[in-house]
Amino acid sequence: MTSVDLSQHGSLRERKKARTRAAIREHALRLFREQGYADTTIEQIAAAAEVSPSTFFRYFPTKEDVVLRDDFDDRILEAFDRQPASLSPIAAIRAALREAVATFTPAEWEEFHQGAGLSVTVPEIRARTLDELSRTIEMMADALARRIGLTADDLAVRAYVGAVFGVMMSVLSPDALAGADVGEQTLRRMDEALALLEAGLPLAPPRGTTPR
Amino acid sequence: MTSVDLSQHGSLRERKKARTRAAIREHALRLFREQGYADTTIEQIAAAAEVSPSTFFRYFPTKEDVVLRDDFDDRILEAFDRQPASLSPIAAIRAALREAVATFTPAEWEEFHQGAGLSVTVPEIRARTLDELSRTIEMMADALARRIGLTADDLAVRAYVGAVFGVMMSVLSPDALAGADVGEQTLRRMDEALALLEAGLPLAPPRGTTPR
DNA sequence: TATATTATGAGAGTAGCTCTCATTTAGATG
DNA sequence: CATCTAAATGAGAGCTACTCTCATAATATA
Repeated sequence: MTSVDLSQHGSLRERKKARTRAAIREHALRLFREQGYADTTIEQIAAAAEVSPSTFFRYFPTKEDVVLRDDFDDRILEAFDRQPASLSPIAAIRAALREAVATFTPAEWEEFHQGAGLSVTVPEIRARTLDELSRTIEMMADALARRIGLTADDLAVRAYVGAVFGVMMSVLSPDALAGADVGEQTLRRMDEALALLEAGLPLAPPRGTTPR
Repeated sequence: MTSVDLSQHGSLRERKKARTRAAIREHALRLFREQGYADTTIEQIAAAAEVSPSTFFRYFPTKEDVVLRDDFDDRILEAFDRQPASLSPIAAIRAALREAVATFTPAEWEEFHQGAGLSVTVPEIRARTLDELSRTIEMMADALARRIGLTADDLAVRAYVGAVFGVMMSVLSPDALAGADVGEQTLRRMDEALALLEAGLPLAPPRGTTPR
């Protein structure tokens, strides 16, 4: 009670927990890759990570959650808040994306890579990913509203942020990614797509026919 | 084999199936409303609809699917294809949405109403709804590409459709809808948000100018 | 009426997920 | 160092969504 709170980072307990969590995730992703998501049971994952099934659920509430990148959104939002006010919102978001990605360690990048593949492939995970995305939109709406001095429930703000994420998602849609290679190229295309949004989504119609 | 195919609509079998399907859905929605989604079991639904649990799964692959409006997307896409080429893509989408909604019978509307509530309230259903939406957008990308003479994998097309998707999605987020009347209001806000997108996503509307 | 088709029900089995309780392990205290 | 406390784990029981198989009943066709 009177003791110093060691539990934050350096303590043995915390380090062990982190290692266990990482182990579960790594083995899970490996098994998913090797035998598919549906054909991999929690029991197998637990066995591979040398924990009990009970422990699996203590670290991840559902099987899907093993795949979901938890902290990526936070990093983007932080980076977004750091951008100078002189940038347009979309420019700030593009910069934030770049910065957030730059903080990835190779291991994290690999994880992200695999996760993105599953987010496109496995229906349940895709659905969850979208749901998470919706939460991120919510937070980004807050950040944007703060930035430009409107309220977060303003429809214009919501629509704006929604469009940004929709554009980002459009690059990730299943048809766009035939090969499993969700990597740098995807991010580049994401950036391009955001540039298009900033330019007002020109559709470049066939010559002569200008829609509207 | 040589006989006329009666199985389409008028046959006794088909009528019975339609009635059973409707009964299951109605009782399910009622029970969800009365005791909540999670606290309602398939067994209860089956019992209420006077079928066996096996039969439930023959009509609906998962519990979530009872809530999902299945044919709504098709109606939207059909309506979209019917729109005159003179309309801008977003205008066409908005018109298609309106037309599709207009084809609702009162019973369907009531169903949609309840479903919309659950789509916002229950996480699993919300996730599935977004996933369905994403599928719709994929098909919309095809339709749009056809409409303006580009290919569906064109980045501009994808970004455009993605923005539409994101904007619609932003309206569906839980925080945006505290109140009860999810049905009409949601659609109205969705339409407003699309109008904003069409106007280039103005973030600070000129004073006095309330967008639509 | 006889026969082929299709819908249904019963029941067994799998796996995700929750909860409880006993056991172990790390950290704090004397 | 011994002890006490609190947290982490494991074991196991239980619920429910979902799948599969097979027998039976209902409907269509001849």
